[in-house]
Amino acid sequence: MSTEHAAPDHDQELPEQMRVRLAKRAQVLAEGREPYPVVVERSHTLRQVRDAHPDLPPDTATGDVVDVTGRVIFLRNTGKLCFATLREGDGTELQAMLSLALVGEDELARWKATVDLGDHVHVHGEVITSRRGELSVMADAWELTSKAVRPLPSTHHELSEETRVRQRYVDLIVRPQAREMVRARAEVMRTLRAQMHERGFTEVETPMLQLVHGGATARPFVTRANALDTDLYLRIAPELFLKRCIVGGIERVFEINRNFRNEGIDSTHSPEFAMLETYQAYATYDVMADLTRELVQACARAVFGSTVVRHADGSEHDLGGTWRSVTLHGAVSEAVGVEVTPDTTAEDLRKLAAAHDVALKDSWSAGEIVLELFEKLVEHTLQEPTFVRDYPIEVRPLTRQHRDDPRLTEAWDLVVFGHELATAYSELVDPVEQRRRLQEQARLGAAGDAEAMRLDEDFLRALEYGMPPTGGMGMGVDRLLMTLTGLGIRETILYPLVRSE
RNA sequence: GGGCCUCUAGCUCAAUCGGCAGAGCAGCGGACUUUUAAUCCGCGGGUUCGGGGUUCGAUCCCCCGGGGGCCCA
Repeated sequence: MSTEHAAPDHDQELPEQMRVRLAKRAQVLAEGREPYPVVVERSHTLRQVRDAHPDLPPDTATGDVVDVTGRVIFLRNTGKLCFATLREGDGTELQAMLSLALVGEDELARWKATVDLGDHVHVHGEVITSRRGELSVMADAWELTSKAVRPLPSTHHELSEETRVRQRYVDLIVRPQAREMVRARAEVMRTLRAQMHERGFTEVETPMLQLVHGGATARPFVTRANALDTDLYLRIAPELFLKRCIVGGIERVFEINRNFRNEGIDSTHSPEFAMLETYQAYATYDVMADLTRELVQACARAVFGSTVVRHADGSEHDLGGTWRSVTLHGAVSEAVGVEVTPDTTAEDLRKLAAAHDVALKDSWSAGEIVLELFEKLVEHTLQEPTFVRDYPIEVRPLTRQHRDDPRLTEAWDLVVFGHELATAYSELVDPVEQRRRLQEQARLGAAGDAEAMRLDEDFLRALEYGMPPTGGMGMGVDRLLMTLTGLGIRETILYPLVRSE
């Protein structure tokens, strides 16, 4: 690995600071040392050193001699005494000191001539506190453990959003919140899994490459299987495979994995996003609501130690307790100040829409207008977690009819901070009705409706074997992180899709 | 897909009416044995996103293209 970097004429095009650092790397090699050693002594992590000496008074010598490592994030070199702040992976920082008296003139000069901000170093020495009381390792020996040939950005200014996303590794180096997000995300994933397992759900993995895409209304990505000489779709939802599991007798089943939707990209939508999707036999959408609330609250506790979540803007929000539940028609009624029910005619709804400056398409039915009124007038106002229930059948064409009103469906959307976080249904399990609805959607597809889906005959065959009454729920994991942290989706996804530079 | 804004040193940002392209941090040289965004003295660093045009002269004005953001569909 220790070959020369590149042709000299190429180096001439590099920024000055990289040329300087590359020259330092070359100098290390010329001295017969290794800028990227294989093995590094590390007797203690910085955390361990800190934990072992929590409250030393200033100017103390402990007699403890340690080998520590870390990235140099801060340098203060004076004539005969140098200070460097080291940081390790968990964010713990510890000061290293190099004095002329201990390391000698040559080693001190080599330190000054070699080490830049961003380099990884190893320091061997005694744990002490400085006169100002800073816990430190007073070096009697040091070595480079990895030379950074690219300078770190200024730590006094925020990186631009674009750089943070495109070079997440730099974001992670300089911004503690970026590292906290990675850990919060891991904590949420772990908690979701643990909670589901605790409740007796079985985790499965279903195909991401599919011959027929389905389970949601979204445009898919298309790819090519050479061996089969056929196009395949990246899945837009795992739903139809998870339902097959329910048919097969896996009565509580879930999957946490990636879905792909070939649609818009903005602060709340990513083409590749993580979802928890789950089905439970003999459950209804009410059961799924309780499950969803408990999952979200468990994740809040895992990240914040309480159901009170702290957003990036400093605001705090309690997601605890039970959550509000409203019907779609009730929520719209409240917003327009007039009672709206499934009996309200399209004509009357159009007048209400006009009165509230909501534009409608001429073709829309009463149910579609009610949904539009909700999305334009209500959704963004729902800050507290709210289950919005009982959508008209026209806008949930694949969902079973409501037990009390055949014009509605047993479906809810969970809205928090103005955005949809999860959705659930009492699932349609009648194979005859399911076929009729899917055929209807396919007909719309043939009529040019890109969101309508093709018929999945194998899924219908599965239903024909008999699927028990089932509740189903899907929750966006990225959205959940957004709910907990108040950040945009491009912050919650470690490496979101970006256009090539 | 449409409209508006934006792209300048490694990073974050300035640059008047079209007139020598600057600052802070970072870097380089020097001083400094207790610093904490160290301090002090000195110095270097630019394809102003790319291409074209107007002009004596373009970071600035115009056109085309690219990246990013916001709003709308």
